[in-house]
Amino acid sequence: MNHPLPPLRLLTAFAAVARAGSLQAAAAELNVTQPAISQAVRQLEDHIGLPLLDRGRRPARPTEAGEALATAIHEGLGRIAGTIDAQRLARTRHDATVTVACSVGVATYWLMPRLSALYREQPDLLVNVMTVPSGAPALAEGIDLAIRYGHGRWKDGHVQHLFDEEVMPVCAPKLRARYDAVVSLQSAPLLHVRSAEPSWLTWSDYLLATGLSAVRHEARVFTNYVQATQAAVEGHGVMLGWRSITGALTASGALVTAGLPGLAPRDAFFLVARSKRGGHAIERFTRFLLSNPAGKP
Amino acid sequence: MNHPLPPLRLLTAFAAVARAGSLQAAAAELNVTQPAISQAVRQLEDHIGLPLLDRGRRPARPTEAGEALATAIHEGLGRIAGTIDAQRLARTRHDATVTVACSVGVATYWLMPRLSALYREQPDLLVNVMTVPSGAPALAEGIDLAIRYGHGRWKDGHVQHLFDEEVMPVCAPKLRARYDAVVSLQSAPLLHVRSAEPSWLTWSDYLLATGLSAVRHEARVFTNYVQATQAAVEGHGVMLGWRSITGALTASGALVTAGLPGLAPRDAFFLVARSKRGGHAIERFTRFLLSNPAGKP
DNA sequence: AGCAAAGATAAGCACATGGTTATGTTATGA
DNA sequence: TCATAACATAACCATGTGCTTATCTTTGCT
Repeated sequence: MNHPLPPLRLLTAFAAVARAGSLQAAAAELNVTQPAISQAVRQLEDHIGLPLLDRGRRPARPTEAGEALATAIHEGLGRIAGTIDAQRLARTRHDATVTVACSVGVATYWLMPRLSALYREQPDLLVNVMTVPSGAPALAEGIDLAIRYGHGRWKDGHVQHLFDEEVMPVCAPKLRARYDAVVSLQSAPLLHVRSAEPSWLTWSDYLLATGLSAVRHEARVFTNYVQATQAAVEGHGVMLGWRSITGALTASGALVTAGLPGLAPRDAFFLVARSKRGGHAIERFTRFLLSNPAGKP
Repeated sequence: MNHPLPPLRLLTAFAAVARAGSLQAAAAELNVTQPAISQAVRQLEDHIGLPLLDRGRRPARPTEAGEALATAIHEGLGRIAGTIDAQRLARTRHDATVTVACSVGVATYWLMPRLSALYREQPDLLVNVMTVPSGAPALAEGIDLAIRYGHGRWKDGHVQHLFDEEVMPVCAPKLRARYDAVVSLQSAPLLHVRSAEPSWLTWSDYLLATGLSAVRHEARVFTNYVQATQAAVEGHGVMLGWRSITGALTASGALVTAGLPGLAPRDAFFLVARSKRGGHAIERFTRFLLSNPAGKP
């Protein structure tokens, strides 16, 4: 650009003349009087040093240079306006999206059922669920919220209590029917889940805490809670059921309590946000989860 | 465009920040203080409702939306500025071009030799020569000037006298050498030029006006003065030479006067322009022709 | 020639703009 | 932690802008 560009008002006024076909029509279109347009076009011509209108004709029509400039204005300003609109749209899209990280088990048995209800209530929200092996996912780049199981004393964000956990033995109804209400840990197979989480309750922890005893035979070990749950549902054995995960299954009858005592761990589930006040969608999603933490989805 | 575009100043200020890499550098580039740029970018963000700079980094860098907008500004405003520059250049080119209409004879023998001199003097001028059969070409579309032969009382433009005409018999030197200084019209072949122009002098006109007599034999008739002139140069006969056309040839010796009286017609050559004041190139070309109408080129 | 539509020009006025200076705030690197 | 560079904010002021109304000029048609 060798010379300063003329003011935008002059450019758009001239483009309106070219498009509308006369100065009067352009003035009407822009809601000003005819002299305003006449002077604007004159100022533009003086600014760039080229005749843009052939005023010997009535209505006045653009010169060849005027035609070329009107086209360039339309395309050039359209490019800018189009980009602004596109970025506004992208931001609107982005504002309605929440990315939440949690474990596979929480995602499968706790969060997904609740998402169904959320989408019925607020269909414009969009929740990306990022599952991680850990029960305490980090607030990594691109993660808006994390659902964590643990002590709750994290410093990397705003922590809100979601719900306490309860652990108790569960199994398939047909397996319990073979024991007359209380399943015997002496004879029934136990389903183990191996986890790297230090807060994870194992069968050993449970037996120690309750004083019960069991015989280690036919033990099945899973590295994934979903698979262990599936084996329990199919009647392969008794597993330690966490209410957050198996709650829905016991509510539907796919699993039943084994008639044995439960444990309430000190650890609980928390919702961790990057800061106390996030985007609009994040606040709406947080509000939904906190108003409906446990129980039926 | 759904919303009014932001002022150009805000757009160019932001584009300068994106390009220069910091607000300080952009301010220096635009010769203003840093707060002016800071406020301009803020106003732009408020105007379009999008964050354009990530101010958490130092120096501040454009957001994704900011990058897209900076690119669009560069391309969109570049499109407009490029068109303005191109049209300015085209006009400059157009301003340096003159289209002049004249007869083939005038073009060949009078104008072209003068154009050589003009281009040596003013090499930036460009003269388009449009030849027509008529000695009084019209000021048609795209014609800036017309060189006409006639009475000069035309109403369709600004008429300026170029030079008077003189008509006298001319022939090749070797033909005149056969007659001892005065060529006899009784025996020498006459070269006729047929023209639709009423002001055109024929051999009949000449004989009547001078009282001389001739014998009509070996008459050669041409519809083109250039061909007749060529025949004369080759010694085929005597022709009525118009100074405007044959002047250069007699000066160079290719043709000589036949030793007979000349005639000065009332008609003359005029330069006709569309209006008294034309473009810059037209005025320069007109000035050149009027300062050097006759004689050697 | 007369008339109406279209455009040009001049002058006036409310208000907006586009900086500036002074100062406060924040990120970054040692 | 401290110093510095980079950016933000507030207030002020000169001037420019963007219209408007009134009136004149020019084109095009009957």
